[in-house]
Amino acid sequence: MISIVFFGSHQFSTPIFQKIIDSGLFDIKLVVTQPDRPVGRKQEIQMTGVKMLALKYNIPVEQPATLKNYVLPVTADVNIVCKYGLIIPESILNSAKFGSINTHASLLPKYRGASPIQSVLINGEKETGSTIMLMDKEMDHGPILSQETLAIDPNENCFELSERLAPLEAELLIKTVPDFVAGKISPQEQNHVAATFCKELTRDDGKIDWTKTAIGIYNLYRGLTPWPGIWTTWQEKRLKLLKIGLSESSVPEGKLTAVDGRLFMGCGENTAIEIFELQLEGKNAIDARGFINGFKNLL
RNA sequence: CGCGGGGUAGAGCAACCAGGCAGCUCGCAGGGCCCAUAACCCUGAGGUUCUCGGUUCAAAUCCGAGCCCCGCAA
Repeated sequence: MISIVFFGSHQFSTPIFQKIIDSGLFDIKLVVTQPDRPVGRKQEIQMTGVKMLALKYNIPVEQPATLKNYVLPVTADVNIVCKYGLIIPESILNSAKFGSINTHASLLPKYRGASPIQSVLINGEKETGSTIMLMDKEMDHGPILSQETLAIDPNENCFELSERLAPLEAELLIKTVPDFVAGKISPQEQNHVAATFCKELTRDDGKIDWTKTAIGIYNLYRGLTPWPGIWTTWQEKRLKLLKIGLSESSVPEGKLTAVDGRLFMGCGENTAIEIFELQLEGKNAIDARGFINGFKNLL
C-alpha cells in the first residue's frame, strides 16, 4: 500500500480527501491542514472540512501556523497536496520517497494560481479540466503526470463547476498516483511560455463595472457565485446581485430599471442583464418583484 | 465589548428625528369591464408595529434591557 501525507484546507479538498480514503489504496499516515480559524460575524472558531474527516477516521492531524522550519513528523511514499493554501518549502516537498503530487483545477500551464475555477468562468472559457502534477518550488510549475478535460456549460457557476470538477480530479488522482509510483508514467515538463496566471480573489473583485458588456458581467457573476458574489452600489448602499441572467432589453447603462414588474440593468455597448434576486445592505435577500414593490418611487 | 443597517398585514417598503385614527406598492377574496387577460375599475378581508419593562392624558414613534436577521470586517 502506498503511504501518503495529505495536505489540504479548502472546501474543494474535502471531497477529494474523502475519495482518497474510500479508495482504500493508501495508507494515510498524516493530514496537514491549516489551523482552526475564526469564521463569520460571530468569529466562531471552525476547523477545516479536511480536519473533520481526519478526526472521523482517526487519522493524525498537524496544523502548523507556518511551514518555515517545520519538519514533518513522518515520511511517506508520496505527499499529496490539494488546495492547502500555503507555499510548501522544498525540504518538505522532497521529504517523500516519490516526491509531492499536486492537483490543480485547470488545464496547466493555463490558469496557474489561486482561483482557476473562478477565472475560467470569468474569462468565458469553453473548457477546463484537472491536472495532476509533480511539485517543484514554483507554484503550479512542476511536470505533468496526467490531465483530463471538462467542457464548461455556458450557464454554470463556480459552485456547479466545482461540484463536477472535484470528482473528476479525485478519480484522476487515485488512478495517477499508483501508476506513477509503479513507474508507469513519465512526467511531462510544462510548456512554460504558454503559462497564464490567476490571482486570489477578494470581495472587491465582485464590484461590477457597468461599462463592461452583459456577457462579461454575466461571466463575472458565474465565476464569483457563490463567493464572493457580485455587487454594485445603489442609493449609497451596497447592493448584491444574487441571481441574474442575460437580457435582450434596451435600458440605460448602469441604471436600475423596472419594466413590467421585472428588473433590468443596462451594461456596456447597449447590452443588458435581468436581475432576479438581490440583496440590499442590511436587508434580507428578495426577488425582483418584492424589490420593485418596495422601492417603486426610486426606480 | 470591531463598525454599521434592520425587525410595521402573506411579500417588499413608508410613517419614527420634532409622540396624536398605522399608510403605499403587490398578493389574496368578492364584484365589474372585456372576445379575452397576469391589463383596467370598484369593494373587502387580513396588524399583539419582535419581546419585556419605563416615561406620558396618549408610544410603531421617546428611554432601558433582551431576542432575532443582515451588510462590512476577519
